Amino acid sequence: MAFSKKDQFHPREGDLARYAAALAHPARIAILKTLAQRKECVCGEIVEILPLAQSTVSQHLKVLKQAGLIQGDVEGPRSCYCINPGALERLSELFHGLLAEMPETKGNPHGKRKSCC
Amino acid sequence: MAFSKKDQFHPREGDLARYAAALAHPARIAILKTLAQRKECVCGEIVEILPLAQSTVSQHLKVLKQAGLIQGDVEGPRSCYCINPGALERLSELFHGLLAEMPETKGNPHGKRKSCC
DNA sequence: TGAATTGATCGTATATTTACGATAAAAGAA
DNA sequence: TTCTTTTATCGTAAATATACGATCAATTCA
Repeated sequence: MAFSKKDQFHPREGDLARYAAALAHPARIAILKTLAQRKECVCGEIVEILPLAQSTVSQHLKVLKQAGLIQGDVEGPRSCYCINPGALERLSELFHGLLAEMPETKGNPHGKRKSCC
Repeated sequence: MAFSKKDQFHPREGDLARYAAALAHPARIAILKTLAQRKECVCGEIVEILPLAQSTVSQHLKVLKQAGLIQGDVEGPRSCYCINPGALERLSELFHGLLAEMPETKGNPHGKRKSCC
């Protein structure tokens, strides 16, 4: 891949794709759920919950932070993370914008169409 | 990465992560929108719209198909793709399940918190 | 039949992601 | 000050993703 072409699309598609990439690993979804559940949101707690090494968890936290979905504060020797509700709202907005363009599904719930054309 | 640990999480998190991975490239979002807009859904049309080579578009279509978000039928010499509404519904369900666990955002719209803890 | 069209797949190059251990940096405790 | 705790970062290895041209297989057209 000489160079990426991700910039050559509409900004909304790029933004949604970036959020989607941040959610594209179950560990990061688990981190978001953990941050939502707990008031305490210290990195070490997440490390205990997930089946991953500390450095790997730190890397996932960085991905979520760079996507804007979480933010982190230094609290003495430890780092305290929390969800950024504004980003989730923006993500929700982008996702619903996509869904709104999709075909109705009421007539064929949970099933695939027989054919396309 | 000696081996992936994606399987060591809850199935719902794995499923949502897989859908998110399929949406994690703006080209694939553009493809979904195109399929939604047009009745005709032939591969060649998508190639004309996107700034990508035919083989690359075919690769993206394969990713979307393997994620279940689209399906494809052979139509003579061409391939006709369409959206799979059932998968979109499942994705929507999983995403809303995640959102439902997230903190309320009404009090702080579009803004970041001052701090976490 | 032979030529053209269509799209999947192969091969390849490069970039990014995932995972870990080791280490460094910062702050608190002794 | 020194030791401990905590977490980010570095280095590394392997896997996966992205992009392209070339080619192959299937079908249609002449």
